Amino acid sequence: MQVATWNVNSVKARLENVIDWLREAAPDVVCLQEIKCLDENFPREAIEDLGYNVETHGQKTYNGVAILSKFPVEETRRGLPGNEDDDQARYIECVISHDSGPVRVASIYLPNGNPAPGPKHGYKLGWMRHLKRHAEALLAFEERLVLAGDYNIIPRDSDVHDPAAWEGDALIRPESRAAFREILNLGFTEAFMQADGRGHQYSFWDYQRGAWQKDHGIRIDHLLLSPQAADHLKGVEICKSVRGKEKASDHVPVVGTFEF
DNA sequence: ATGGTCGCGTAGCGA
Repeated sequence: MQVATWNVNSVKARLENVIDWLREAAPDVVCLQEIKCLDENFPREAIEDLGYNVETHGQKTYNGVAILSKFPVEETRRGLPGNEDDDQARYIECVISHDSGPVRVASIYLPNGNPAPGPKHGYKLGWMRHLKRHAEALLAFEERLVLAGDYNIIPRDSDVHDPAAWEGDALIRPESRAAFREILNLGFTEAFMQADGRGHQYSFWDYQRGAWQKDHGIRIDHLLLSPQAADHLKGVEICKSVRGKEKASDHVPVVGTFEF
């Protein structure tokens, strides 16, 4: 089974790229972020025609997350528990009924947090506290669990072309990294860090300053695995070539392959 | 040293 995460930066502007990639990669489950549309405006039929069930948690103009699954979907949750007054659509979770049993999957669009320090960084750290609390509750189920998404966190200096150029940014600040480590240290495994032996790979290249052409990237799209999922991880692929297509998103898909 | 790019929605914000 494959579980992918991809920040598409508007599903409507990206529909052709999304359809092309789903056809050629054909992952079982796909977590999308920044769909940037209301649920009723999501291009549901085009995705269903490729064999996916579609669950969305959208909003107008900004944010919005979705889960696509070739297997039946149950128990969908929208938003983090205890965070009901948050008006930003950044979390959707469901249980996938795979042939081998249930797999719980979440699609996460963690706040960017810039400029930092400031209220936006405060919102990011607060949001991460809510995520940590819920992640801890989910781990107690001892299920196969994948928390996939755009975390807007550069975990290590090897995950950025030039750490000095990012100093002070909300994606790399010590408080941001510490909050991410707190979640990991509940008992999660970040899939790329476990699977990778090849040094740096990136999942995002800014549209500005020729970042893609110069390979000035960062790795901020992650798959956090419960022990029951991590034990069966076979590998991770970061689909770099997707960034070179016409009308590409600034993020590329990250795909975890499991032996279930 | 400065400005560079997208998407949304039609000005200026968010990333």
